[in-house]
Amino acid sequence: MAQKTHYCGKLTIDYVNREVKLTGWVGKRRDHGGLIFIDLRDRSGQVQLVFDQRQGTELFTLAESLRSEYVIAVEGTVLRRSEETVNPSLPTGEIEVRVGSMEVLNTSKTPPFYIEDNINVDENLRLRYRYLDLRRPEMLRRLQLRHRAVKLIRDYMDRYDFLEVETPILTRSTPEGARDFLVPGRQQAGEFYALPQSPQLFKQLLMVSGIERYFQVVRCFRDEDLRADRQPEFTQVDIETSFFSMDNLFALTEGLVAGLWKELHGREIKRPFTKMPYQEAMNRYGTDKPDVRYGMELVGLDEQAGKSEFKVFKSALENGGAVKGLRLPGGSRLSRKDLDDLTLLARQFGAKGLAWAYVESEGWRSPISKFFDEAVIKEINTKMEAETGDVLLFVADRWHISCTVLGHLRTKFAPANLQEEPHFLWVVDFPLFHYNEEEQRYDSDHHPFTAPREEDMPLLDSDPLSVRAKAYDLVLDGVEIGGGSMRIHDSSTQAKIFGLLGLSEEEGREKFGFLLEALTYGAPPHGGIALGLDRLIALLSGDDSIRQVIPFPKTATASCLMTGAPSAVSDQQLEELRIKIEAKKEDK
RNA sequence: GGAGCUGUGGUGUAGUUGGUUAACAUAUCGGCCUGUCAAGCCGAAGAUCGCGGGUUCGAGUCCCGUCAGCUCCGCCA
Repeated sequence: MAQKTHYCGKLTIDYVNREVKLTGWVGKRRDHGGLIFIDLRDRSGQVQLVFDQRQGTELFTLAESLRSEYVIAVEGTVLRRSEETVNPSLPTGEIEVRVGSMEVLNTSKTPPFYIEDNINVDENLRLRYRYLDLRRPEMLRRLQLRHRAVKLIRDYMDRYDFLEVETPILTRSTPEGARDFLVPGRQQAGEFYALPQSPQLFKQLLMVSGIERYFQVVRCFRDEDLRADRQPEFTQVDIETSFFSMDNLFALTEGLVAGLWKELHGREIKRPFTKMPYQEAMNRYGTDKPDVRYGMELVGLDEQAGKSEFKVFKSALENGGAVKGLRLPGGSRLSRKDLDDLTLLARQFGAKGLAWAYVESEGWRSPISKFFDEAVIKEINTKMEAETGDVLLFVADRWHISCTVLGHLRTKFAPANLQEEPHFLWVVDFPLFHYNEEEQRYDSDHHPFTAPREEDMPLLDSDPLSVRAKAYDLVLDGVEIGGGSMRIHDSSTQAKIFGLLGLSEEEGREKFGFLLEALTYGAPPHGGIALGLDRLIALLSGDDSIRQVIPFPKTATASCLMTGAPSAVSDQQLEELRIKIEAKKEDK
């Protein structure tokens, strides 16, 4: 049978009386004895086929044999449905196709779940039979959304003279950052390639090459534990520019993202996006990716805590820490048990404990109220805008912990019905370093190629932890959707940073020598950003997990239920690579 | 590495304080049926209750272990 002439879902009243050839899959079948209705589905949607016994028994017998997911090709006539048989809930509901001839191209086993939207099936099954899952219209729509987003991105970047350049997938393992996926080399048996965590070094080298404006829609790999918004392989929209100021880059990114939301979500996004320093984000929201759609901001209580007799608070302050408070409006509905559970939760987030107080008309009902003068309690109530019926939570610890613990608790008590208007936010002025307690040294907060702010350069020697970086994250309603920085473009500053990170000159040369060398050959000032494409698509489609917008995702244990990857390999393969597998350690 | 939740016909669920034959819906198969679109009516088949061990006269149910999926903490420059 010849190629199809039309897509099922595109047939409308305009095609009445036309002869059409259609191909697709058998969906629902309604067999009335002498009359059979078939919903024929293809990529575009579905249309109702009609088989009438009175029009010939041979075709009708064939129609009776049709089952779910059989693949068929039909020729027939588009007919207007009579008024009372119109189905207003279908785009093709005003017409149907009276079939004149049919070929069964393939049969099908009964699928393990329904091929329709809004199914409630174990994700196990969907992943094992992902090719069937992707037949469902809602999954197809996600693939289409993703396609359109990527096309918009490529068109936008092209319009601004950006060049898409491919970078290696087999590359070199570098220290720092996430755990690498390693690929054993055969020609250099015993040595390994790494899959890129991002094309970071290559895109900087492309700037040295004079590309000036680079982008790539690129797969990245990180061998870390998974989450709803983290897969071991994921896609970034990777961007790097030369001679761009931070503001240039922000404007470019905002235009890109706002364009996606306008075209794919029908929403005008106000620009420029708000900017918030990291310190402020932490102090007010207890996270570097704040959801600013609701208040419940953290309150700094160092001054008031200092006036108390509560040892926990005082010693936290004496050790240079901070006391922070979070007000739970109407928290009095929480039981003592609820607060105990919250305390456990706070411990999981790293706090040593959680102090709390029920706000009542006479004062606080709290195990710690005895350590506070009435005046101080009043002061705290005022500062936290506490009202009778609230519960106040306090954490006293190192500043970072006090903030993040309450930040986590804040999100737990987020209002249920948050407005849908998206709030994009730049978080800026990240610290260049943080202190790695385990290894007793500084670590890059972003990555080791991030430029410090010029005015903070002198602090590199005196107080490295207070040096601010030219680094930024793009945040949407509590989700980090991208991040980047301006890079160091002179080799002496880069060598200095490596030094502070505890990389000896030799190690720096060994691991990154090619970059240091490149920086000596006229490297332009440059910087960039990477956006998490999977997260962007999930936000656009309203999904909680990026698995929904990745055609073939991995499970929480990083395995693929369809292919069974990862899997054992043959002894011969291992021998070629000179790899020996150690027996699993038995518990003794 | 850690915590929590889930696992019962193909699928989604129910299953009481441990007690006879594991229930319901849907899908599947067969019959009837010419205007359905969640088609309808009648009938049939379909489960070693994730897996292993234990307690018990007796385990889907209680205990221990284990596997898988999901969510979170740690981790993710």
